[in-house]
Amino acid sequence: MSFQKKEFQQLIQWYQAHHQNYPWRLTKDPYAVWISEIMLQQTRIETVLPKYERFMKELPSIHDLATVSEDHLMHFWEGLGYYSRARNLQKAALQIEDRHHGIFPHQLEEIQALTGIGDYTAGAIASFSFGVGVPAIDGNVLRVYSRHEGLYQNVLDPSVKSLVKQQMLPLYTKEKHSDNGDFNQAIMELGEQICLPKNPDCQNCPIQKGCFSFLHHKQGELPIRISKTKKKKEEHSFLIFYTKEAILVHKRPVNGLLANLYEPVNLDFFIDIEDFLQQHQIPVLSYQTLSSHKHIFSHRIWQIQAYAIEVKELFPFPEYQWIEKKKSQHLAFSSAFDPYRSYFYQ
DNA sequence: AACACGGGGCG
DNA sequence: CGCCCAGTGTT
Repeated sequence: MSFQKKEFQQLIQWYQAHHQNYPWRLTKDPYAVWISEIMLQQTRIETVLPKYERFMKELPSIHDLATVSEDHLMHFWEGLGYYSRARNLQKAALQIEDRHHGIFPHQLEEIQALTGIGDYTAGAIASFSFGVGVPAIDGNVLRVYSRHEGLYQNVLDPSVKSLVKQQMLPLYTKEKHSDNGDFNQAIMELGEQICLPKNPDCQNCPIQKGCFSFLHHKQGELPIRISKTKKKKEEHSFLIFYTKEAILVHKRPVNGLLANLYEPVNLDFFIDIEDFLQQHQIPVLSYQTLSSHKHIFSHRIWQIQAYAIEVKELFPFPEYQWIEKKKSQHLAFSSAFDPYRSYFYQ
């Protein structure tokens, strides 16, 4: 399956007949396109609409943006979130005045060199405003493209996004042409109106005939999005209490993380060791703060601060038991405790 | 490569 | 209420 020039034209025709007339689509003015594209990053159209109208009324030109006070700028951005976007806008407006005599640059490389404009936004402005033949790949495009092509690769992987960009490039006309911009608008609009994340409206899709997912009923399988399981960080304190002969351990519950494994005192927060020893009236002989470690699970990270505490006698500690050091060598511990095993039976 | 940035929608 | 969304800059 591959995207053809025919589909390029079909999508443009569909777009011209069906697209929404958002205010930023009534002009090719790069300033207007720029402001709208920055606002639309991670922000819904309905949220952007009123904010865009006010922003353009208050700051209708690059020079107005370059010279507005920080307070006013932030006020005009209120409610949009990601406030560094507004600060980057002003920074870029000043760059346009410095580098380009206040005229929005026409070249892709110059556009992307402006602060706050990355790969997607540069492609959007260059194609919408100047007809440059370059993709503008956002989440919509990746969904439409991967479904149409049957691309069974993780679209969240930057290298896959780069691959899609390379594969799309030949579709565009080399010369500047409004079709290039219209196609980019069209593929995104298709993602918003037809090729929805759930229940795509394939019956009304202008490019269903060449679509892998439509033909093979695989709309539910694509796009593939394997998010880097963002591991939750947890603070843990290991307290290795020991005498010459014994250490204090307990057996973890039969269910859950590291079920049935043994461990020294393991608290799910960081402690102040001095306070802890005093408050629990531990019969301390001496103690040592050990080097901290990270233990990485599939779904979480323990940030571990460990202490080795030699005590005078076998004091009671709820849920924990004293065992002979030589016996501890035959118990199963998680590898989270490996860096500290030597203290178990030294 | 991992993380921060913010508001809103969704289950 | 916690989870998810998804470009860009920073480290």
